Amino acid sequence: MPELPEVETVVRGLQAVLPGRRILGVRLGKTDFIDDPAALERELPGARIQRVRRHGKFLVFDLESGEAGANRRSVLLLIHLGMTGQLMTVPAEAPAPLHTHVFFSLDDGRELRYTDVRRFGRIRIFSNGQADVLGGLGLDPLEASEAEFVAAVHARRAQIKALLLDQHVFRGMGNIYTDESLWRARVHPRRIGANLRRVELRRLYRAMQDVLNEAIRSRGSSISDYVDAEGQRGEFQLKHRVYQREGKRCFRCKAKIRRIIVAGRSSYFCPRCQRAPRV
DNA sequence: ATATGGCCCTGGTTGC
DNA sequence: TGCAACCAGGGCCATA
Repeated sequence: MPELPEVETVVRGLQAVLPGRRILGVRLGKTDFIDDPAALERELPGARIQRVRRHGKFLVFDLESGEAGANRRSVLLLIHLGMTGQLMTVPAEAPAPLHTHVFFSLDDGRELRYTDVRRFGRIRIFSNGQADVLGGLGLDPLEASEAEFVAAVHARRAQIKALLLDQHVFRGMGNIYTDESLWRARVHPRRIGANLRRVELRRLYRAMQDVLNEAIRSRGSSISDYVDAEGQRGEFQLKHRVYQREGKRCFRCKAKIRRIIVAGRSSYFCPRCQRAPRV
């Protein structure tokens, strides 16, 4: 579910209420999606939340652990929402929905809860202050300059859809926003990165940033599971132009939207606006 | 380097 | 109504 705009929305919601809060305790349900469950129970009680930020599709919690004094350490808590992960703060006495597997009790009577039907999400903790996984990720699509974007795409012979989805190239893009960006830029998902022309790269760069920024403004896309940190659905699904619109008319040219598999994922495009590469 | 398919899991939808 | 097949905002791994 959650791509950059959804994660950004959740991060903003949590950053507004969590900094300064202390974690009192951790309760766990199923733990097969947690790298080291015991480490959570060991490191988190007593830790104070400094900041919540986004890195690609990861939520990063900067924590200060240990008593104010000698043995205080900075701890990083990483949460990836996978397809169906939800993070919400609620009053501690609120009933927990099905598939809620992590409960962080806070010092203000509330709880931060992680719910994930499919458990494709991941939770990792780093008590040494640095998280290796974050270093391997590619450019943030919203921070990259046009020159950086062009350089990252132009050097590659992979299909543009695969490049946009590859977190080692661009961190945060997912299936929805990749298709929406390609449609806006009028670029077929199977085009080879290195074969894109300058004008196409420029259009794609702008389309990608526009789509992501508009989606953030709409608080993300809610297809089925996604809700923000307050449990509210997003609204950008109302503005999708191709995603899951197979057989419907293109908003630009009225041709019928098609669905094909690219990079192993359903890919929606307009066969008239987005010309297929010659094979 | 790039592409493909299986796998991880649960649940909703579609079609027979 | 039942039931199987297919699909889903992600990502990792093995294989070619």
